[in-house]
Amino acid sequence: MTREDLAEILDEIAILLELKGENPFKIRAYRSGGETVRQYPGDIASLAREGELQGIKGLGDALQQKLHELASTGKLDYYDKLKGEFPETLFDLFGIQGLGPKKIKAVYEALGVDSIPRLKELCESGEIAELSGFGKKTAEKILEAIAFKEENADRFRLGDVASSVMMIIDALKQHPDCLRAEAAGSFRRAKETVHDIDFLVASSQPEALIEYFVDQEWVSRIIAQGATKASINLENGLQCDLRVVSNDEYACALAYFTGSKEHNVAMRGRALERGYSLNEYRLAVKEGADAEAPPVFETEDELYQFLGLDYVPPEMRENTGEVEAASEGDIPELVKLENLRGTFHNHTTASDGQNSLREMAEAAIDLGLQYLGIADHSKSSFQANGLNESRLRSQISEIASLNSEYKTQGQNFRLIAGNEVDILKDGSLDFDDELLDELDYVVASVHNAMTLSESDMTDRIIRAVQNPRVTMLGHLTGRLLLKREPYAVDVAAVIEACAETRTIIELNCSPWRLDMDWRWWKFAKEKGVKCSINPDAHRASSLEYLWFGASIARKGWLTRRDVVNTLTRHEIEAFLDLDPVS
DNA sequence: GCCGTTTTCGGCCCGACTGTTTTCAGTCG
Repeated sequence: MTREDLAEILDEIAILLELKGENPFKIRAYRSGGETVRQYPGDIASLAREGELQGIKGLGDALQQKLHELASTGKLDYYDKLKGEFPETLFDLFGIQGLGPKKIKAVYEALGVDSIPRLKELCESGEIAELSGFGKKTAEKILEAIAFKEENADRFRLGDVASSVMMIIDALKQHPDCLRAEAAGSFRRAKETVHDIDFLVASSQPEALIEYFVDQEWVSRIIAQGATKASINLENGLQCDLRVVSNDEYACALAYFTGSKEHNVAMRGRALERGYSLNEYRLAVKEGADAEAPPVFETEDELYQFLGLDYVPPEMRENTGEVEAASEGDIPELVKLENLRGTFHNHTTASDGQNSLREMAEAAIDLGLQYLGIADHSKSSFQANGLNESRLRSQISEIASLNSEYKTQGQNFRLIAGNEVDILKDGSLDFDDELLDELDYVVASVHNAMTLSESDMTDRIIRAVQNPRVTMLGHLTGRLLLKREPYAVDVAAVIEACAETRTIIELNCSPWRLDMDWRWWKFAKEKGVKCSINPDAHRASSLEYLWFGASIARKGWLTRRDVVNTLTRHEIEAFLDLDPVS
């Protein structure tokens, strides 16, 4: 039993107790118990096995005993009994927006609904609408949510697949016959969601690689297996395709399998104009064409050069003008992860984060950052334990004293005191101007009343950014990838308003959001709007989301000049007009 | 179920929104 296994079982117990309609505080105890297990700084699995969990805050007698039973025997009687009370497929219903434990319990008990297909049937037949507490509108909303889920059923968030991709690449590279290996496809292009992962390997022994690939322990199903390609599913259903080519074919194959399809069409057109045909293996002289024989390309770069193009970074290959730009030498020097010197919009235990101010600062220092902006929630975000005026003021002074400490130690690091201030329904802000003036910077975000009409929502956000104290606009559309659609808002109008008021727009790089969408950044850049790449970290480890942020910024054609958190600490101090640390 | 403790049980995170109701329950953030 690993730490994560233990935590997941506590989480599942919480869900089961919700279904049973148990005391909400008991449910919360299991949930926070799961979180405690995840966060514990030490080998908690061993401690549980040895029965040495005393004194850990959040784990009382009952949870200690259960964790001990789990870790030492691999089973938990209490959990097995609870689980036996409900069919397995019932849990799928929790993935439907608008359905919570009470409604799920109601449809299960009254109508025996235990799966999404059955629920859909009864919504369509009208039976759901007749249940007490339900109605026509509810049934319609459930059907909409099911349709949304079905449309996205076989898609995965970039952040959900990244660690599997790294693991598989590492495994492929370990094979003695593997010369080169990379993930291609939409993952390499950094699409916010992906359908499957395409792996490419260069080898003279394709069958050995294929055999090795399908034989790994993380393979749950072999979909297809041939001499040079294979498809498998991981346990979470993610499909992974492997293609093995010769080393000479690798560059063209990598370009081909990276796509996008539309980019490839443009590339083939470019080749044809010059008398060549381009396929997944090579560039060849077109029949009857009078062109010099192309060399073997060692890298993609050489292929692009041969066709008279600058190298196009994979993230840009969406056929949105990159081939033209490459032919005119106008490919921008895209921002890189290592250009980021700091970041804004991070939470601490003061609101709903999992790590203290000091822990967040230390994690940022470990990543080599020179500054970290703190932006806990404001008072209207009750659910997130948002700070009121006095708690915010005491956080500001806590930040000042930590900064003095770093200065004394000679650290090139500074915490920057901000807040993620709620944009209220009418576009006013959750704190008055006097308090906002005491902050180093302000992130303004929408967290409630997300069902306003497009024009009301647009007016609301524009009114907020018109307050000169607002430094940047947080997660512009509020979308949660594969879970919730963006709210209705005129993005172009908001961008124009930000350009006028010189408000930065956040690229929220939590893998759930990746908001503002990469498709808008080129427009924002043209308007002169700056980007801030922010992880919206609720725990220290989430600062690593910056990796996704840099990828999405690149996808939006952004350079380091477009991104404010590429500024050094001294530059950002000047930019935000910060007082020196005393 | 956890915590703090006036060592035995009361408090624990609140409000908006929606759709169902006819005064409120459920979900979400």
